[in-house]
Amino acid sequence: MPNPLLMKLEQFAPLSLHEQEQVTELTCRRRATFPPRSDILREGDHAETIHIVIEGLAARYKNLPDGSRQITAFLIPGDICDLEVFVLGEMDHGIQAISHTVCAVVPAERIKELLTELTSLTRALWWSTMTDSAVLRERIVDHGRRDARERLAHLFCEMLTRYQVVGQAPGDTIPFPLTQEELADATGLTSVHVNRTLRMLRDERLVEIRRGELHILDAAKLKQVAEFDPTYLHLKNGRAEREHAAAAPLNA
Amino acid sequence: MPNPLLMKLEQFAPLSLHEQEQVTELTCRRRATFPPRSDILREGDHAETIHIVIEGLAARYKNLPDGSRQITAFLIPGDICDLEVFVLGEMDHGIQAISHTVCAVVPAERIKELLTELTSLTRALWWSTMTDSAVLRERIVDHGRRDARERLAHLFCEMLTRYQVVGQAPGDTIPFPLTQEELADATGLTSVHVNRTLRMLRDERLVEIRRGELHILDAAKLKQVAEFDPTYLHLKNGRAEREHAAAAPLNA
DNA sequence: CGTCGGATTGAAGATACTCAACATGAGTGG
DNA sequence: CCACTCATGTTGAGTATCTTCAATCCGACG
Repeated sequence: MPNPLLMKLEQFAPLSLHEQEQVTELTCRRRATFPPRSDILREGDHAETIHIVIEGLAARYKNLPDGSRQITAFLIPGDICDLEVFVLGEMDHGIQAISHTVCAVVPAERIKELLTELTSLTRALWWSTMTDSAVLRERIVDHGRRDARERLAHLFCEMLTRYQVVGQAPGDTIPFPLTQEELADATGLTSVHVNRTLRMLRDERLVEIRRGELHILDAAKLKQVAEFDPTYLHLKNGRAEREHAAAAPLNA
Repeated sequence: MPNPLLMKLEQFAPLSLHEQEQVTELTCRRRATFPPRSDILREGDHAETIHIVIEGLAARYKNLPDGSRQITAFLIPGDICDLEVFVLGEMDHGIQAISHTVCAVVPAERIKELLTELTSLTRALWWSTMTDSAVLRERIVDHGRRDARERLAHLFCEMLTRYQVVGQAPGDTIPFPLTQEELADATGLTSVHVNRTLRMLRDERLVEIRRGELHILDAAKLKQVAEFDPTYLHLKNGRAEREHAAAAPLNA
């Protein structure tokens, strides 16, 4: 059986014989098997290992409060499950085996070796791309399992938080130069439907868009409508996190 | 005006004074401004610089053949536009300024310095996470701008290609142990609608699911239905790419 | 042979779309 | 300063896709 991770990585660039051995060693040392429908990783896990799918099929997924769920990605042989926990701290989603699945388990030390190679700056850039991915996954959940009102509310909450991170959200007001057409392109709706939904949110006194700015009138209520949980943004030290703690009764 | 990239990165971990200077230097050397609705980067670009949003708002987007488009992410101050081109080769999507936008432009040499720091293996891992992001973006397009039939067809095409990369798609047949319920969770539909749509595809003799396997009966036609363009998977050396070139008249 | 999860089908209803008209408001030129 | 224009926003009516709920079927497995 050829090594699927090796085959995959060689799509990118041919590896030297030494590197090939490195990969093989990485994936053959320790294995774990998971029966169908069992959890490989749960939301909140902060494992000291990483898992690479060798055989079988697994799915990344997020559960929603209403019981529905959204699968954001399928993991086939060669795919890495949880590279991000080493950078982001904890899993913001779960991974489940779909069929009988065999994973290579790479111990903490090996990963830490790789990470110490990196400078703080490279590591920070890596963190940045990984949070970007988390945002993309959340957008998939938006499109797959939330209706127009929730979707817009969620987008607004996310933008507010992100602007808070860079210190540009005074008084829960953020720059918002988007046309409704563009907002529709972002949310996967039509501009007509965005218009009607925006009107609902305005009538509820939740938000208001005026002169290129989005005024969030009732952040706590909006977060409730959106079922907004900022965990996926992986904030650690920032002002945004403190403001969430203060404003959102959801997290209590 | 505080440096937004600095503020963002410090969400991850406090940076030393030296690193702070490094970031500042990176973002202040060269700037470019973009008027509203102008392109910052176009699909297909393979720039020798990277762009970081300093002021304004920009959007990542993909255009579809039918003229619709899907915005996959908004870029606010501190966000990096195109870190991936250095690893993936070329942009698989465009970036447009929404408002008047100022970007820091970091020259090629600085990035190459960062990259040479990395071993081939770390670089390959980075490539892997970046293609994963590209797949997530494509899933957003699926959910936002394709109907059930196109969405399923597109997922099937993607899975086929990914299995080909790791050499596990003999005769256009791939493992497919998913229930329709799980397929629904992945596509953002209900299992009932997945069932009906699957029936359509079966009646058209495009695909067939039997005993945990997906048989793709007419790959060329399926790719046409899905408007499948494998560019976003960033294949370079692989068998999958050769098979695409042979099978898909779309690419001719 | 019975049971149970998953697949399939039908019918009714909701969310979101299309098409089309009309309003508003900023900017332009007479 | 007003009329005109053009892009954007707003609203209505009819329609389509997709959902919900419910019944039935099928096949694997004890």
